[in-house]
Amino acid sequence: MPKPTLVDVGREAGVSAITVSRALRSPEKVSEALRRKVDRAVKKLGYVPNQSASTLASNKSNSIVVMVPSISNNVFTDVLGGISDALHGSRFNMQIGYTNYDSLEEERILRSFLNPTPSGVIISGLEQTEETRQILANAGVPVVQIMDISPDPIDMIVGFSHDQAAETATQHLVDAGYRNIGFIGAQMDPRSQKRLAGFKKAIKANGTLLEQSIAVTNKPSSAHMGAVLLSKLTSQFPECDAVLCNNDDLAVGVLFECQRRGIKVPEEFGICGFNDLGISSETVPSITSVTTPLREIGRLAAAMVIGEEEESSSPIVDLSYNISVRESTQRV
Amino acid sequence: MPKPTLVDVGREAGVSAITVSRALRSPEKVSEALRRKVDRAVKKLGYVPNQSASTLASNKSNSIVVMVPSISNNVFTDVLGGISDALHGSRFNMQIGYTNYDSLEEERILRSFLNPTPSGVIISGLEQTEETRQILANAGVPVVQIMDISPDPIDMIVGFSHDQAAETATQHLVDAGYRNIGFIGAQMDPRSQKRLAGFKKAIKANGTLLEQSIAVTNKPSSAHMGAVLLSKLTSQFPECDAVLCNNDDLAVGVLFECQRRGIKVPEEFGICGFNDLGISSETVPSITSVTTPLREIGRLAAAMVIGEEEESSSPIVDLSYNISVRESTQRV
DNA sequence: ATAGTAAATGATTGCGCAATCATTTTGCAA
DNA sequence: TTGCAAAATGATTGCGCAATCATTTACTAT
Repeated sequence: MPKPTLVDVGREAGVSAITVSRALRSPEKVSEALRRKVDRAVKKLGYVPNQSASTLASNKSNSIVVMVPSISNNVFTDVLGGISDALHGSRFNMQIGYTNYDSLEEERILRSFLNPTPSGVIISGLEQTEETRQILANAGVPVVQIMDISPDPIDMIVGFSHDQAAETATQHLVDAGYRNIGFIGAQMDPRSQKRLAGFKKAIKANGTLLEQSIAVTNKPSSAHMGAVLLSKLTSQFPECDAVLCNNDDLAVGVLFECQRRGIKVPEEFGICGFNDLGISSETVPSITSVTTPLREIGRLAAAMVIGEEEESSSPIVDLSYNISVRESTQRV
Repeated sequence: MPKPTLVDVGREAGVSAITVSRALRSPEKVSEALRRKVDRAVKKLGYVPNQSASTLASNKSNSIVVMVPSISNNVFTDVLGGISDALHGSRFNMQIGYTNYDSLEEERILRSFLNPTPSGVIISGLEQTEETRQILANAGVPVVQIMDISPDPIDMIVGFSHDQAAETATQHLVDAGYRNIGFIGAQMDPRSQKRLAGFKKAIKANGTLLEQSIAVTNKPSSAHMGAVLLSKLTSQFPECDAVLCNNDDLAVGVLFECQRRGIKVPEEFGICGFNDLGISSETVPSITSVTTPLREIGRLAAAMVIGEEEESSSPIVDLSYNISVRESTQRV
């Protein structure tokens, strides 16, 4: 038995194929009675729409394009999980593009993903090329930028302020009594740069910013890199007594390196991570971290892009963050 | 300027549209001269095939369907990374289905993904329903089962023996001098069950298997769960002096719990993890783990499914594993 | 040279759906 | 009731490609 088509459903329901199409795609435009008849026929025949035909005829796909820098970064797997949750059960599916932190690559991939026109686009960060912004603005589809926050989104945006989060976290280290605070960062993308900026701002507000208090790399973030960067930091800034890390895996690596060297955390050295990726609450001592709403960003972005959010809600959503204070910054 | 179609390319190259189609899809069936003409025209016009039209006309898509139990598990993100690598630059794209460790759900999703027929299927594990095996066997597309190994695959298989890996790891603990070895496992899917079976086999080969030496749960694996299960294990099996963990995050959690309790690793307690997820080499002490070829499984499965592997190679590929001995099992 | 065959290329058609425009039915005011 | 607008439904067409079958060209053996 071949798969039923709209024509089959129409025959079963006693109406024309195009009417069935309409009943399914814009139920509000047809009569109540028709809707019921069609629904019954669809169920009886087990009709499933052919997406290729639909896409070909309308030049519009049911995909939500999601552009993220990397798959291996836990930050994005959390966000993707949120999107996946929100899309589950809807007629939309997710098409993922990995830009590898390269906005030209991003533009290239996006161009290829924009044909046929997807139903929506979710894209990480604010650093699209001007071309990309143009393309997206003119594509005629909902676009949600995620992760960061800005008063001037392409269309909609959901994220939080990385500067503020880092500033608050740094202030927390100051308040905890640390006096020579360093910054450790890997994968220094623009959001990481903002975290660094927030760090600098908080340090300056409390005294003097030292050049040598910063150790960063563009290589990927990992526990191993945390250890490497701590070594770099302590050699250039020996009096350092606390660090703010760019990401939790760095923080974990820093803790391990401290253990290796016999440096007592938090008494001699304070550690604060970022993103609260799950392990930081388990280490001994547990690590203070900036809890960020990763999954919720994904969930909400997906809801916004498929138009499931309240009409009234703003196109700019700042989900904020939270400092989860743990043992690694609590001198007794 | 509308997107160029096969007709446009044909006009440019001075041949018919269908000939262009053939030149692109089966270049070996056309003359050298034609191939060059068509390539030139394609480049000049910037022709990009319309996948929807292709799929609709042939009822066959360019997708490789990938069925995995979960996205949040690092094990599968590694495998997916390998698949993604191997597919990069090819004409195939990846369509991911999450089964949530449920073979009925798997069957349901697979049915929906099998229309239109994909170019290939990569599916985790051996525990498909009989229905699923039938559907896949009859789909007329390459199917690669991954993760596990079996003499009787649906079509092809690439993985390693979980029983043997666990057996070897357990024997390592025995050889390291531990005498009361326990097993900690979360997310007890069939591969985890096999690891447990391998553990039991090795224990029996060296003495007596004690019921209380096993602490498992069906909940997801995490560092926190490692701590919870260690508590359970030590309360039911106080003389326990080493554990084999199902997965590295459990092992990490076990180490932290030992640190909290002041249990010395490896002197008083040995720990061996599984999958070598990157963090185990960084902890203090570093954790011995079973290094498994996750990324390579993905890479190879993708190559096999798109027919890029040597014709000569076997449809059954056992990639084996390796015990990475670290501090957590080295009593001095 | 010529038949016979294989290789190369072409013409037609339909995949299943939605855009567009056309037609019918319904509701309702006067 | 009639007329008319609005709502509901229908007919036709083409999206871009590949399957199928048809035709032309090139090549080989004798």
